[in-house]
Amino acid sequence: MYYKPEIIIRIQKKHRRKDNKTIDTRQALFDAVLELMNRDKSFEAISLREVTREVGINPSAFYRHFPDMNTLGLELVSLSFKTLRQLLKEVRANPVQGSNVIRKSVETFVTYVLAHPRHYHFVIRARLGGVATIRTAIDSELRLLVSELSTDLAQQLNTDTWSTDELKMLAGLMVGAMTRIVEQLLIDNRYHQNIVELIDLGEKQLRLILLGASQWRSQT
Amino acid sequence: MYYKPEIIIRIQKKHRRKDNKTIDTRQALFDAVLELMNRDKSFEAISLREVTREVGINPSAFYRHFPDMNTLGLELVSLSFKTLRQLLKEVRANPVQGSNVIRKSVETFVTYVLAHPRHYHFVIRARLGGVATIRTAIDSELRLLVSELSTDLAQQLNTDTWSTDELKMLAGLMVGAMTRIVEQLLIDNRYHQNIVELIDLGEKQLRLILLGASQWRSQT
DNA sequence: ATATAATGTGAACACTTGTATTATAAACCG
DNA sequence: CGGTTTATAATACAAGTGTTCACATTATAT
Repeated sequence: MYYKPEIIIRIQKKHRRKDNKTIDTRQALFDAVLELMNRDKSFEAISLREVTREVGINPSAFYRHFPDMNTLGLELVSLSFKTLRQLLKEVRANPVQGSNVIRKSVETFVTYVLAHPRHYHFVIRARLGGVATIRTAIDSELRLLVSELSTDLAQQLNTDTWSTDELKMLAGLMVGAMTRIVEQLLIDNRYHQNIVELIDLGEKQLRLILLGASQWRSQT
Repeated sequence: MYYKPEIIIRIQKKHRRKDNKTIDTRQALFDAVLELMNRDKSFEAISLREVTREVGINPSAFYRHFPDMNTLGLELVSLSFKTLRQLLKEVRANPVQGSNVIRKSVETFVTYVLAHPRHYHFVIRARLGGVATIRTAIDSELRLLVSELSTDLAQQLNTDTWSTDELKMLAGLMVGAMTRIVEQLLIDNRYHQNIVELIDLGEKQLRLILLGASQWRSQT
């Protein structure tokens, strides 16, 4: 009898693409979906065949990597948030110093989003899209983000005047404002809002929110 | 030669639905799309045939009312915003009086949204959906809303400390917060957030924003 | 009552879709 | 090397799609 390892190491096939670069097919499938969404398709409207066509493989080969489009989408969600979580980790490790903290934070955030535009484009679009499982996955990731941010805020604010619910309320407001900025940054930027203007906008909104927070008094 | 009237009065056919209520087919098509979106489909993923099936007419009959799904969607956008615009008109005519202005405003807004849930469900979903024309239509409606709100705010705030851009920034923050509330109200309300909690949340967020606004000083 | 315009039907078209089966080719391991 | 696993291809099928066309029905107005 042979020893059967519990952990199966997934060996990934290489596949040759149009541009002659070899790439993991699995990764290529992710990229294809992101690319198709970037061409103005909602995730739900992307067919399995379209994806494989984009990658350049046979439709049936798709099933070697994912049972269906839905699970691909779910993996794409956790993949996208993994990178964001890492950014926040780094920021927490090296807190922004000096004056203009808000400005600098918004700047690093925006440049980060612009470094991974497809992932955030996907998240923002799928957040309210037609596939319930993906929607809820994104939603719980965002809720996690709000929770983390509210514990961070708890250390900065007076816990006498701030209940945990109110901290979440504040964090939600901040995350919401930043989400808006990302939306304007990545979708239909036809109003010629340049990046600097958007950073300006985000900075001012955050500043106003934090100004309100500094004056906050809990009213039953 | 006959007199050709410039204004063509559209005579609408009655159509019998499952529930035996007669209804304009055109209206029935709108309703069918809203209903299908309510069953967790993004607009882009709804087929013309599905819609006609829902209404109970032949697919080809669709073309008697709309040239394609896209224009139906665009009409649905202006239809949805027409009702919202009316609410705001009424509010402006009869401003909320007395104490707790913010609370009352949020309450009337929420009850209003709950009175037309399908329309706002559609708007919120299609805002970031896959069809570019619809997306931009919704976006410009929202921008109009922000502009209107910022002129309203201009009358309440000191114009020395508030530039028009900053007024829009503030209005955008408020509209954004309310949009969030509607999203949580109409989509996947699986966290059992009841309506009162959501009104509470919205009220606090608006209060915090306005608190910040009252302290605002423009920083170049 | 009858002509006219507005709405609806039914069948057909050329495509696209997801998935299953069977076969081929490539990578891996002993 | 040879054998086994894994990835991909080829082909097929039933079901669904948008759109068109010729025709039938219904409503309205003269």
